[in-house]
Amino acid sequence: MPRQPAPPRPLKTPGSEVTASGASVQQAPLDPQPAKARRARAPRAKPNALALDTVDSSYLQTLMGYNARRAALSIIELFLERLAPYGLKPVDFSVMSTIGHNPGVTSRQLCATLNLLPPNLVGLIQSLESRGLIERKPHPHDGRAVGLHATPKGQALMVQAERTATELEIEKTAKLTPAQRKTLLALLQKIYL
Amino acid sequence: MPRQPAPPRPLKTPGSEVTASGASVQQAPLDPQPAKARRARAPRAKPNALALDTVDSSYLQTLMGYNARRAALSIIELFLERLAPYGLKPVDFSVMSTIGHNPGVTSRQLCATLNLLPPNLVGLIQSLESRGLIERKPHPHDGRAVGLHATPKGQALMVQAERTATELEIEKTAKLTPAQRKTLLALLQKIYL
DNA sequence: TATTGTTATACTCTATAACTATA
DNA sequence: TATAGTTATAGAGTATAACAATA
Repeated sequence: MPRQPAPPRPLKTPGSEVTASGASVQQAPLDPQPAKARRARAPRAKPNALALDTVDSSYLQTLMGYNARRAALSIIELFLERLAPYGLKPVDFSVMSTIGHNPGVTSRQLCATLNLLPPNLVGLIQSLESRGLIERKPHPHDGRAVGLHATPKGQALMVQAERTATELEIEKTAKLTPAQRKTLLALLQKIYL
Repeated sequence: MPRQPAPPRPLKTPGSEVTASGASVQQAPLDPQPAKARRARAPRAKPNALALDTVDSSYLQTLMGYNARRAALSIIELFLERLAPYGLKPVDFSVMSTIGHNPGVTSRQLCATLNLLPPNLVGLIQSLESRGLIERKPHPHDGRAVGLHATPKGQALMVQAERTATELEIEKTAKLTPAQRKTLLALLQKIYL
């Protein structure tokens, strides 16, 4: 989440000329704006004569990794601001939320679910515990494991935090219709799940 | 891109029950699989009785930031492997690609376009230059600025690197139809552009 | 005065190896 | 032997402040 000094973004807004054809399900309209003078997208463009004012990043914009990362960072930037009052960063939030919705979950399960590494979770858990947001209870079946539970204080915090997160996300995706938002979530999950 | 020791991922594949309605454009089908017994998505679910085996992350899956980040990391993980032979990490790749497509682009422009901070670009540029992949030439109009150009060696490298990146991306998005892929790119850009 | 590029530096995030205690 | 949790630590990534040269 790099906060820039104050750089004007010369990124051009593409006319998002996107169609699709398929089988069984209806879809969301992708171009609410009246299709503005659509510049031909260069599939293998020849370089800019000389990059004097505008910068062409049309190739990078064809890459899912690039677009997903840029979108994620854009959202996370606002997330950090809005969730700072709760003392929660994205990973803290994910961990607290998962514990809240899965009482007794173990560190091992958290790592697998959220794709974290065990050593990096240790300090995080200790911090949440020392803040009184979670409790560690012995695991019923496995003597090695420890069950994690949100305290009433932690639960109350997360009700607010999740509400804030959801609101912020709706703001950040304001250019999307609810249908498009739903579509986007489902398509992203097809990549990483 | 956290590489796990070898954890079985208890993440459940959602039935991606996604519909959409809208106005002017056709869309891609979101559910190629024969709609499998669809579990009710909990909008504000009550916690798992006890997280013994499976972990419920349905709330996080409603967050764009979470999904975008997970998808991005999933792609970047493979990106790192496949682009390692070229000595390029994601940011190096973005910078080289942008220079290649925009001869004479300045550091300042790169920062604005790729959302990087100037101090972090310095070492990166120096590294690319010392590898003989780019050249720095005086800017025609501005004595302070330096124009960046890809050398023939750098150009040749990037032809291969971009081909590799595009291939890897198609692999990672194999569960998506071309139409869905196009849709996804356009929707992501609506968030960060 | 404002901007480009740079240095130095601090802070955070992520990754690896190795240990312990339980199974 | 394998796994859950932990420790210590290294490395990469990202951030801020301040400076010189040019506009």
